[in-house]
Amino acid sequence: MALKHAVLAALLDGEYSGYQLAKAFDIGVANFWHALPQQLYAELTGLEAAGLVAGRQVVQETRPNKRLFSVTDEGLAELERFAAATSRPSFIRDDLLVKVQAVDHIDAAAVLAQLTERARMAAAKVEIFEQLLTRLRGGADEAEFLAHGARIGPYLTCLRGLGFERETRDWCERIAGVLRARAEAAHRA
Amino acid sequence: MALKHAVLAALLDGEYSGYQLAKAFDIGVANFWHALPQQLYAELTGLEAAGLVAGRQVVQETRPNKRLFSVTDEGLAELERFAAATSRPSFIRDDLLVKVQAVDHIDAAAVLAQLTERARMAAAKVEIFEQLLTRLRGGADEAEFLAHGARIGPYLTCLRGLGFERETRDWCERIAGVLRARAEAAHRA
DNA sequence: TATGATTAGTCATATTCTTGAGTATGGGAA
DNA sequence: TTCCCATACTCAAGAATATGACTAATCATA
Repeated sequence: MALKHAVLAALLDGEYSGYQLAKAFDIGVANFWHALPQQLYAELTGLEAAGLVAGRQVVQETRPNKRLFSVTDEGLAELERFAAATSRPSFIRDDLLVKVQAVDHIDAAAVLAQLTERARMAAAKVEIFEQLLTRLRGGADEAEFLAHGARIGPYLTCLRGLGFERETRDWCERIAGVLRARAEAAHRA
Repeated sequence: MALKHAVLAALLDGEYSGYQLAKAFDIGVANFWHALPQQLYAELTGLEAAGLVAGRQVVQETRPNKRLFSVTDEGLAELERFAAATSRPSFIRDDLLVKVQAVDHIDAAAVLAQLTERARMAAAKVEIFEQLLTRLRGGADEAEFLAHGARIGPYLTCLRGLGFERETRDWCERIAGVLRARAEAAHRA
């Protein structure tokens, strides 16, 4: 019951096609959730059948036709119910952590390489999020925007994404440093 | 192919029963992965069938008998292969973010309550991780431990957990503050 | 002396997420 | 002009994860 509400929340900012949603939910931004196109199309079909979103056909000349979806009143009510219900905390679930956990028993060089690469990816995401935040607040001061902005939800989730990626980057860099120092020490000995 | 390697990594520190693993993987610590008991028992059965872990029966008098598992050489080789393969980055996937994303369109008070509660939970986890870190480095200085400790993997993943929970706590508190200020401003108006 | 918690598991089902393959059209670059 | 990329979407199958209901014994506590 999770992707369902993520889709509803994403559609609050306007009409989107499955394809457009897919791009937002796929690698790149993925502000507050992540999903593959196939899931999204399936989810949209289900949501429409349940009356939580409404789709309308848009005929295009140069491109294939598309269907744009928007949240219905029932969809909004469903989101309201969802928001009122308690949800249990999320956990970290990352292959890289498993590798680091095992690092004393396996080839540390392989783990080190992946930490370096992941730090790079996280740093790239940090930049993307920072640009997105600037765009979302439309030149305004952050405190001012958060106090009086009309639509702050996406900004707030973006802040979480930024914090997460910064943490990931810093941790990867720090652990990589530790592993490098140990490798050098072992080499000298 | 994810939980499999998490279980192998967890068993590197000694023999554990499914029950003991379940406690470590369930709420509480969940250093680097999270899973329910049923999953773990199933996974252990599969790993044993594949020869990646070995189980031995321990007969107990006051408690039900248990089976303790340890990683075999083949299991270690499998972990090695896993560590060498690249794995794509992890995403945040959290119901609370979905609620925050929708906060401008739904009852902000409900979201605020959940942010407060989540901040409390994250703060509790921060304390647990801090205590665990102190225990893991056995009184030694952190830099000293990371440079020369024999088993640093669990410490490093614990650091990630700590950073994640701190970020979660800080973000929840900050966003809660923003929502409270907006609610007050709306009330005055 | 019931009651519930803890230890130690199993079984079945349901949902969710991922993987892989396809359909069809138009636009731009080599 | 061939090939790849972007738009726009569908179908099928599998792996991973979550939910809920069980068994069975001991231990602590009210």
